[in-house]
Amino acid sequence: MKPIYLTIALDTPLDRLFDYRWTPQENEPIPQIGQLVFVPFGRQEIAGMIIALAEKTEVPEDKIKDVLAVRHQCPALDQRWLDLCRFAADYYQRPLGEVILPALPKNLRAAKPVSLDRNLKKLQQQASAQDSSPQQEAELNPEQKEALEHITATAKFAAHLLYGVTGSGKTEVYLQACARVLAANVQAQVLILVPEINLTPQLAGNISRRFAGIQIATLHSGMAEGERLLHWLAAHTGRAQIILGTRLAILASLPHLKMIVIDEEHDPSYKQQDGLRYSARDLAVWRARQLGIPVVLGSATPSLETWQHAQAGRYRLLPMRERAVKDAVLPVVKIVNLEREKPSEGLTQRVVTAIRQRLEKGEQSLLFLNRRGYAPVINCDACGWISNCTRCTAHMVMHKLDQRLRCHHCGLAQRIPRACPTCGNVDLQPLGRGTQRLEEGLQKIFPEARIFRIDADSTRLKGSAEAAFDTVHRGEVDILVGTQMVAKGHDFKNLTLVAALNPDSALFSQDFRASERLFAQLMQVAGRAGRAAQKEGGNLSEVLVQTRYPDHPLYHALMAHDYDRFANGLVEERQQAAMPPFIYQALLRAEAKELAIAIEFLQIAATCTAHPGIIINDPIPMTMTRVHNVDRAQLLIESSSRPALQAFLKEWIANLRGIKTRVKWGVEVDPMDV
DNA sequence: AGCACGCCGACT
DNA sequence: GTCGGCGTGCTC
Repeated sequence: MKPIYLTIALDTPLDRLFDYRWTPQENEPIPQIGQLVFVPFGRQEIAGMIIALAEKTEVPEDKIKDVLAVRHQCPALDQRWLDLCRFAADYYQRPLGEVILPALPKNLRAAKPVSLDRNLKKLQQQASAQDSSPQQEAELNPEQKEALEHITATAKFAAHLLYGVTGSGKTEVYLQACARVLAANVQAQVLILVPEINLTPQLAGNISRRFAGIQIATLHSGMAEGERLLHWLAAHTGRAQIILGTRLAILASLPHLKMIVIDEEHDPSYKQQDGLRYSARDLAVWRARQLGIPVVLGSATPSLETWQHAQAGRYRLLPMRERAVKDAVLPVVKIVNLEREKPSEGLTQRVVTAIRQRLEKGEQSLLFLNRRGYAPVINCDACGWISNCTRCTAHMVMHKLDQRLRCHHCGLAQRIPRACPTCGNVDLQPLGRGTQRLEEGLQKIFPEARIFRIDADSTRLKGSAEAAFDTVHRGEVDILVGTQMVAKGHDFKNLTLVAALNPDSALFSQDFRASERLFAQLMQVAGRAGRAAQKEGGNLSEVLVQTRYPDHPLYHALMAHDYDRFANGLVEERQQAAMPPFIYQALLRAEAKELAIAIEFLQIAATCTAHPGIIINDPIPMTMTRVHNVDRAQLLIESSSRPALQAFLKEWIANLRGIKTRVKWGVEVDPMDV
């Protein structure tokens, strides 16, 4: 019988599709676009996706190979999903196959379909959803009601910014909107994106309790491969109607998707930082527009991009200014001037006093210090030696428990030297303060208090972060010390004091987004206090910020709980300085053994072509030039026109591919840290 | 990116 | 004598 030629996308950096031959067999159905296949490629055998079918091919007969197998068991991916991948591939300047195949569970791409068959069977056996006992919905306040009405007013595309602080009841609005969408269409699917699933177990719990009769799938990177395939198939076949996931869930197959919710839309973890460097938030908005469905973005501190869209009327601003939790009030934010009050053990007298007041009432305090380890660096007073990493442009951090110096960038670890390696001086000093040293200092000041530290080091040692948070919830902790890990998700009911000990470094950072992030982080950590109503005779919820810059506008806005003004100020600054969101950016990054080689490559790239409307800046070494013995440099490309930038990049990258070089390079569109 | 082929240095 | 270093060439 006459063969059919299948155009296949493969996971390879070669930016083209590959034709394969498929000869009709008895009983085998004709392959379809969107089906998964297994093919020989070079000397390997790999998975691919059918993009097109044809009766002939341009490829010479001696080169073409036969498809090994078509995975008929797995229903074809639909055209909408393929279009989403196509858009992402074009927008982020990647080959189509490098978007499509990594978006599928690994076990689906395996050489043998055993896991696929097993999980399809498991899915069949799962009892179909029943027991739709209607769960009690919370009473909404007027703002919540209004937001809910707007979100569910139309089934067409609309982007909503649900703008409210911690405790304003955003979750309840998401859930009720979700319930309405599911009630309107028996097949409807809703996608809920969260920054990190492990840090928001409360939301997962809420959802499964509320939607007892609905099948829920979760998708995140921490899942075992088998489990991931099962949940992915549940979404792909339409059985799961609520899909809760992290950024990678935006690329899931969701044939009946009717609404998308993005919680904490400003969160940096929505940006993938390697491979396909996509923004899950941006793709979510695109996907909603493609499908003509609503998308809800929730945040107390929206990203400036989203804020600007709302100001311009492209997104609908749904403010939630009240706290929905009965009698809860916003915590009072106070600034502690470090120029006037000298700290001891990193703590000013005011913070010490505030902690003591909590201890007396049996309440909890949270000290936020975004720096793990004992001290960020050690030095020698005699000769000026400091503990630099030999592989990175970074200090080695002192860890006291195991008496080691550690590089937080490449993982290099060594014993703390007894004496200075250059001059032999035995008196090496720790400089600065990390969470371990803070914990030690606190123990001296409050010998009776139960002090507990939560950071990447403590949770690695003791197993899960979840267990650590439970200890705090059970009230077995008086003073909690933590890095940004403690800022997310968890509400501590008995916590009435939050102190940020040293947030200033972000104020004058090279990174223009640092202050935006700092505000979000402080706001989020402040939200851990005062979630519950004030107790009889208890302390008022209070947030203390130690700073050397008490008059900085960021802190003033924080005190006034006025993100509006702060964001509007930033927007104005960005507009005047022609920075995002008023300009579109892309980055060409280069890595080499030596900085000069990377820079040289970027210089060649910069002189490759001239283009109107495109600003090509000078190549510069990255702030942290060397990581793990690799030197890195970058070249910033800017344009006020997104289409112009897109067109330029496409042509430019095609030319760059022709340059013969040992440099490892790649392009990032809409970079978050420049 | 993988993977194999290919031609030169220090090891049992 | 071989194991293995990474240069370069190809993938329907």
